[in-house]
Amino acid sequence: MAPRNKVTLKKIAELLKVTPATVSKALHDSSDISDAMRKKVKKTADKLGYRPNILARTLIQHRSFLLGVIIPDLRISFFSESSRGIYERARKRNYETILMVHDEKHEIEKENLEFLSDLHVDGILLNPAPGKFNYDVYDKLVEEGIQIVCYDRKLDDYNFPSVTIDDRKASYILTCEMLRLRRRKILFLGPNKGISVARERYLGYLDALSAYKVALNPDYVIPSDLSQTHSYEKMKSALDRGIEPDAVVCVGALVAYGAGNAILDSGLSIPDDIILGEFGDNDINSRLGVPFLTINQNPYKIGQAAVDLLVQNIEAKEKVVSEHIIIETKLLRREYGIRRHRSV
Amino acid sequence: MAPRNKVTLKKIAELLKVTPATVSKALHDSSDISDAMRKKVKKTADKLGYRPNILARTLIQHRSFLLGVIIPDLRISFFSESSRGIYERARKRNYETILMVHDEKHEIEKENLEFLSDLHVDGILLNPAPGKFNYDVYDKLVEEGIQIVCYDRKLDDYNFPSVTIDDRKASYILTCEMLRLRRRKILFLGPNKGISVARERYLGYLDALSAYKVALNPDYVIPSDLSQTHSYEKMKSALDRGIEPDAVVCVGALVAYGAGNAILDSGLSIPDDIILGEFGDNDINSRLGVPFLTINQNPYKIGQAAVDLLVQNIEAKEKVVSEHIIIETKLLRREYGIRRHRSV
DNA sequence: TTGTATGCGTTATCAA
DNA sequence: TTGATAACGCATACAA
Repeated sequence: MAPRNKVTLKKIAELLKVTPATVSKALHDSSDISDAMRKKVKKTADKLGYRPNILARTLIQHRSFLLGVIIPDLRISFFSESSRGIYERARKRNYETILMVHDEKHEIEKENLEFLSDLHVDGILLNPAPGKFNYDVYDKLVEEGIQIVCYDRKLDDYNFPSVTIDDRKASYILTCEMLRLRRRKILFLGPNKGISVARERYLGYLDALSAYKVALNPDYVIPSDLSQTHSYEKMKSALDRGIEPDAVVCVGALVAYGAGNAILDSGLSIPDDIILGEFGDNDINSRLGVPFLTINQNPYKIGQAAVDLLVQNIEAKEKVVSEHIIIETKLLRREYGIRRHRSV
Repeated sequence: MAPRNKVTLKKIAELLKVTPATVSKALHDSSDISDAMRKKVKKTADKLGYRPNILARTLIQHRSFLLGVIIPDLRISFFSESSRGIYERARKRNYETILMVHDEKHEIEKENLEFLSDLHVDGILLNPAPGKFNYDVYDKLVEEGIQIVCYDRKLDDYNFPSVTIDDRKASYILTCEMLRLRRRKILFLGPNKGISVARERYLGYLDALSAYKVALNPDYVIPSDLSQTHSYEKMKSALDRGIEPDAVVCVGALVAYGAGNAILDSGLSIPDDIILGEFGDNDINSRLGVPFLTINQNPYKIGQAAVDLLVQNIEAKEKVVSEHIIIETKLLRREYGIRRHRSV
């Protein structure tokens, strides 16, 4: 393939009748270059629209100023919003971000991780897929010196720095609100083990039940994966076999969509027959739909904090900070009792 | 920063007591290498988990096997779905994809484009932001030899190959369906000039009106940008000042969400009072919400076709194919009259 | 204050 | 069939 027609240090150097080294130093404000030279170089670099070749720079500096971001799904509004926070904060700190989606599949997560390693990113903001499949890859990344920060989801067996909410507490608050609204047949839908958030949310659910002295009904704990279709099927079949909850705690956003669809398709109403609660998908409020109880996770803030933590670790000279930041949440009842959806 | 601890050609070479050149050739099945050598090299490369350094390879080959994908917004399901098609197809053809989001802002689109150029991607799948702001950047990319293919949206003044739907026809069909359902006060919400899709959809709207001999009411053409908030405000204020449509054609997915919210917040019902129609956001069907008329755009297929076209152009030895592929659409009325949303 | 030399990990062109 | 050498674009230690 033909070489890209780009301005290089060499071209600038030829133009100014100096060496590439001089140009490089001038552009980096190196102390041992004359002011006159510096200005002259910068001016022509500007004029020619010079942009340093990331590839070459990374090759020699072992430093790319690239951050990888791995998320499960684009359709979860938490991730679109946190991605924005990440992008903006990273740019401010002179990093570019590269977004990858694993679709809850560990094979794809592995591809993503390897690609980011191939690209020599300086760090990765990670939302792992469920399961303990990629430990060998994580180990390799650590060995390569790529910093990893988890956000939203954590990895059980690694002590990577993280930015999350207090899932157990949030789930407790959410379930308590349902109980306060006099619901007693509260169903828990989604994974309740494996992935950290799910486990924590399940514990919070149990906490709330026992706080209100409601006995746990095992029939009301319905495992499903994090996909919309699977959650739909699980919810639908539960309703079909006569399980009649008056509230549902959904572990994930797509779970909530699946459950909601199933409930409505069964001719039941939300929130009169069943109250739906979930974590962090603000779109369920801002988009069309039925009333929801939602835990607001501050995705934008989480994204920013995650970048700060990651960059801090990347740029740390000495030892690495392994902090676990908890972002405050808020229970929202937006749109409750405001909207009216007429029967068709 | 410390060098990454990675297996390189050199290390493999040292281990096998040959030169890096030999290893390189063996791994590339070069004709002038012995079978024995080839096998030996490949075996140890495998064992050590060797992965070629993309940066170094790109630097010398002027070829990265990277594709950039630029989209407006993650929350539009069309893009999450087409992105999946793009990713999968690209991988099959041995390319990696890098996703960038411009959020309908041309400044960010510019940053995205420049970053992709810096990374030396071989080609870009582009969904431009509205406006004619980045022509200088497009020119630069073309000059650098980076192939560009547009999908969904096209660029007016460039003849980049493209994969789109027939927006005018789709809009015609959508509007006709509203007319067939005996609606006559049909509002057009969104941009109707500037961006190509918007213009085409406006024309289709006009086509339908005149096919049904309905006079255009200028009050029913309400310009807004593509954001949810702006569309909400425009729709709300129209309703507040007494404009009473019985159907709304929304140019974009976020426009539809904004309009829908405004309508519901005004105490009106969908679809009894107002039918809502839009293009391509399948999530509005698959998620919770009110009934919608939707043009299905086959996002997955569009993504795949776009990759094929782009890669074809990248790998073309001779001259470049500038094709404009039209993907078929289908009008959907999913969920119509099925769901019941009780009043609260 | 500037220039020279070297290397990052590849590949490509020669020579052996 | 394999090895030596140069080059991609940049940065840095060292010499001038």
